Amino acid sequence: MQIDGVDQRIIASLVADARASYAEIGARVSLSAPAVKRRVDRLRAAGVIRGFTTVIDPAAVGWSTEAFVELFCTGRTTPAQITVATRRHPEVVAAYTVSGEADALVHLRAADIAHLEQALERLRAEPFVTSTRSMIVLSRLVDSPTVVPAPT
Amino acid sequence: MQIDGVDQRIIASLVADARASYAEIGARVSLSAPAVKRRVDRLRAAGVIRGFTTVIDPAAVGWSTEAFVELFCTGRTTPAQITVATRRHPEVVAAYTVSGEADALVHLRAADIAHLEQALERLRAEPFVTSTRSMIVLSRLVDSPTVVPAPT
DNA sequence: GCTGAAATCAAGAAAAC
DNA sequence: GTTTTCTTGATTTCAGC
Repeated sequence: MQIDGVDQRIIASLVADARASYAEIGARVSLSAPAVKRRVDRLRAAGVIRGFTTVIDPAAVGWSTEAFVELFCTGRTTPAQITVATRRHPEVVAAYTVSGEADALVHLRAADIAHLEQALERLRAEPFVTSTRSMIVLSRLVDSPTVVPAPT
Repeated sequence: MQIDGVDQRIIASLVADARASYAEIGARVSLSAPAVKRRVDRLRAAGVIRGFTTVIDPAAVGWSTEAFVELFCTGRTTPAQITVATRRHPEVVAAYTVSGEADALVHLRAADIAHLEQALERLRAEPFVTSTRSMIVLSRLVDSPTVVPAPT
């Protein structure tokens, strides 16, 4: 799909504030509110905009312990296997296949260390996991929403 | 701040769809629209709700190459130093101090491998960085928004 | 404290152009 | 793309639990 500079500026506005009104966004990009709505509808239909969500303070809802776990898997493990296995665990925030020593990197979030340990044990019990290496998050230094490069 | 089960269900609704109307959320949690708005305002003021954002398909916007980089730093490096250094680079999506071998973990997003390499070189040029270990993301398997535990 | 109801005002949706 | 119109939701005020 074709995205022009105006679309990128609309996206940047929505990333900064998903509840901004169409008129408000229109004022920023020099467009009328209906024109903005049509572009947003088009971007949603095309899958560029996947949805609108809310940024929560993880500590406030109780799950404040995070870790990144490198997974080392058996030779014949497929990404699909890792996907279905990790999706089963509610503590998995994100998972990626990666280059380097490890086969996958899993981002975990749990209530506390005990909960994290329990989630990790469940992960390690997956049949294709040969070993893991964990990095427990001590503090979050930077956390930006999706980067939207400036229109050129 | 005190968060009850109704607050958690409101938060869950807003994480699922930040543009849901107060009446719509109210129907889910059995509350009137003004009551929902008052709770949302309170949660925002308390910092539990940090903001509303939009989930973008990173590929559509052009920055589709990702990597996780472990930073190994000199002995006297403070988290604050890492914070200011990583914030300077627009490619840094997130950064954490971690336990384990590495001192910090940096999540990078760039347009392509060349761009990623360039960002990595800039990171490695920071005076406190002694070495790095990179994991380039091959594919994203799981990507969930902030977990909101179910009210008990 | 909290809530719901009603009135006012702004925003969204769908025409016409 | 804009402007107009109509409908819907947001927001304030006020009274009741």
